[in-house]
Amino acid sequence: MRLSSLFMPTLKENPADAQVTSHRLMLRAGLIRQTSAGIYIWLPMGLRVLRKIEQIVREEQDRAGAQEILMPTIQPAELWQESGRYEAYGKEMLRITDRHDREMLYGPTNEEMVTDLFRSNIKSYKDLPLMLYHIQWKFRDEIRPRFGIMRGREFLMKDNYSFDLNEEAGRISYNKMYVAYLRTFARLGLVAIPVRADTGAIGGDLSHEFQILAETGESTLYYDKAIEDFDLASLTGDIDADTIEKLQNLYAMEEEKHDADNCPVAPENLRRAKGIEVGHIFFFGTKYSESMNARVTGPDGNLVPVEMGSYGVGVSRLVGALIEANHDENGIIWPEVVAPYKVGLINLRIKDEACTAACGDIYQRLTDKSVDVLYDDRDMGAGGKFADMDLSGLPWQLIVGPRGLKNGLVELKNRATGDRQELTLEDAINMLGA
RNA sequence: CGGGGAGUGGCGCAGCCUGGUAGCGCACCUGUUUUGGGUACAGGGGGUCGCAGGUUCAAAUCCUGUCUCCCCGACCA
Repeated sequence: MRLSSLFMPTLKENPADAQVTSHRLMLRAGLIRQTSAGIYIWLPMGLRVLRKIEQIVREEQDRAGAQEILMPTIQPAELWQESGRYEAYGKEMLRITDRHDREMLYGPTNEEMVTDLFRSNIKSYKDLPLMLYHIQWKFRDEIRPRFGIMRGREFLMKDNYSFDLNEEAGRISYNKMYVAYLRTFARLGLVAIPVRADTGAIGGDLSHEFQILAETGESTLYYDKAIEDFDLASLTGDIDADTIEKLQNLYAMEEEKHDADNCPVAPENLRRAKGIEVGHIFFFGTKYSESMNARVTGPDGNLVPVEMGSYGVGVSRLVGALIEANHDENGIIWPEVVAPYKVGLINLRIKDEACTAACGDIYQRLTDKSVDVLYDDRDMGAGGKFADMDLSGLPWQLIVGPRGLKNGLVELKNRATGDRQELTLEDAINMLGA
């Protein structure tokens, strides 16, 4: 992509409304624009990141055996009246009526709908276990949306639902998702601490939140430092049952539930940190299958309500969380796996024929190698280009100017470390194309 | 919802107290200049001051109402 034609409106100054780092940088780097409180437009650069995160989440869901579907954003009220949550959900649910005065709602989550889908299509234990997920926009009319995309009212969530014959099988599904989440966050290069959680409005008895450690986190956690030995940011391999059990047995609690006097962890082994909740998994048994009559015939010929769990990842929130975890005073520092482009090619002097020819050549050859390149071909000063490129956070900057080119050299800068090296044009292309 | 703050060109702000129909920086356009970390100069386009009502000869400025946005708190992916 050529930057001269990319819709990437950057801001030199901080928007007054944006107080939090990720929000500020997302606006300044041209990732999003706000339309109302907690509701945003995703611009090309932001959308590319969102899609990449979505894809990693998807791959790990598929890998765990879940199947992707796509349920609608608009749901009929009847399903929620049946489960009893239509009243219980309160003002957080956006209620709407269609032209026939039928009560509808913009889905804040999909337990009811997926349970309805299940009960009308699955009748036998032979079709279990089953995990269905989708990645869809949700709307929750939060009392106070804030922190930009981190607590929007409209947000993109991956939600998965498991159906099993009995509790034992249900817990196996739960642990599959537990592992899928560890892998997902590790692939994103994030340390996500699994914290034992309450089940809240969703109900049930087993639940974990995944909290990314970041100074700007909304919640405070206490956890056993032994959790760090698991190297959560690298835990992408196969994870055995033993490891899961060890990890789940280690202490990790939110501040509200942490009791300093009765904490099983010795003070010197206890860590305190701020976290951003990016995932939440629940096993809630038959709460919905009973109220909504989702039963299957078991091996003994008797009807039993299915055991269910639900598992959410805040996909759009992860964009903000990743920035909170990866930035400096100059801007965003994207991990390569989610970066909107891998390389920012900076042409320092567009009016210099040799320079522009060299850049055109590099751009073409990298593109041929399927490397995502953002080519800054704008006719403007070097300072602005450097500043914009640092702000955008692309992992690699390939700087091409007349000065180096005279000796056949270009400069490669690593955004994260700031390391620069002078390379021949060929070496640079080979290195980035590898 | 309770508490606090703010709405003036795309962004950041001044003007409001002491009414006289709008200004600065950045961005944008044209030209020249400059060119390895936001170059400099000149010229130019763009807003009727969140909205509604009121007071007045006259309202961005005063009064009333209303909407929106941001921050702190209870809730959440």
